[in-house]
Amino acid sequence: MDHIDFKILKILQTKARIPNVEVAREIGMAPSAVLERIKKLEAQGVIDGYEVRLNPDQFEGSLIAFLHVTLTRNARIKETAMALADMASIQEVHYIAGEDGLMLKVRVADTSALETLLTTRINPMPSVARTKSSIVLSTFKETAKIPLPETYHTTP
Amino acid sequence: MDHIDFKILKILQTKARIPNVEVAREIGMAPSAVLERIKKLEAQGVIDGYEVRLNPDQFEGSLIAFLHVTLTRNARIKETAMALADMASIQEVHYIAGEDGLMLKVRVADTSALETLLTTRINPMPSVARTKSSIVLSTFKETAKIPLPETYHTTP
DNA sequence: AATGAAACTCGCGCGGC
DNA sequence: GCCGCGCGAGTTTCATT
Repeated sequence: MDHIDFKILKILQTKARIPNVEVAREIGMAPSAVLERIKKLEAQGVIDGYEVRLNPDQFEGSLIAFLHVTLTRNARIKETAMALADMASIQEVHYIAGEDGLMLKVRVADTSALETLLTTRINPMPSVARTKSSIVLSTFKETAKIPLPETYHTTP
Repeated sequence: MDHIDFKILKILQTKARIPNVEVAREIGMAPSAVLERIKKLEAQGVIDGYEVRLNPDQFEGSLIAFLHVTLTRNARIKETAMALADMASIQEVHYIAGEDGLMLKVRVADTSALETLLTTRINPMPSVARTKSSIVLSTFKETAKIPLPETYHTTP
């Protein structure tokens, strides 16, 4: 992976659906060479897939909340985390250092949908001791972009 | 926006870079009709763009942390949030209800990079009273997918 | 709004450098 | 590893219903 690969990834990170030839034009290479690199990045698992970015406030998912889930002393962490991961309105499940807890990011229609999620699905779980909700009033930035370095020095 | 649009969005949400004809095949319509709908969704702002999903542990961004930033009594919230949003390693900036605080999601190389970010950039800000870091040990789920309803009833 | 056909553009494999 | 060429496949426009 060299600095040309990073150029390609930077382009794809903002507009992933543009044709291959346009990527090639932007970095000044032949389309076939660019295609070769992209295929390689996909095979290596550097590129995990392509997603459409939807505008959240056009859907029933305008309320974001972060939930701090405290687990019981003898909780089965992995099972609990995976059960939570199966729920569509839970976008993120992270295990947090030092607090025996999970951090969840959820996206629901409104506070009543959040209440339903908490009381009927999360709180009843045996491994869940308690939850603390932080409700988002406004979002200033929300991206999954991974910052890529300007220059990349090859490590052989 | 009808149920056909939702079908299209569901397909694009998992694999955005597939050819148009394949989308058309999957929902049983002519390619030109699908294209027309996609263009319309883009124009309406329902589709915000297309992104590549990169594998984080192949980059210098394998450490995720959630930072709870407590603001000072007379803080300029918007200015502070926007200044934080400008930093590449900060992926999310949310204003949280009830605690005069911001919730940040950051993605950095390691704990020392996090330390640098905190001590040189975040903590010195005049509106920042204190920060509390929650470091992620493992991630079970991390997606930006917005759950779409199976059936959609047109609201005229 | 969906369709089918036509014109155009791109994806992608191959041979050569 | 990059380029150029070529054919099959996909994209896009447009007249038609």
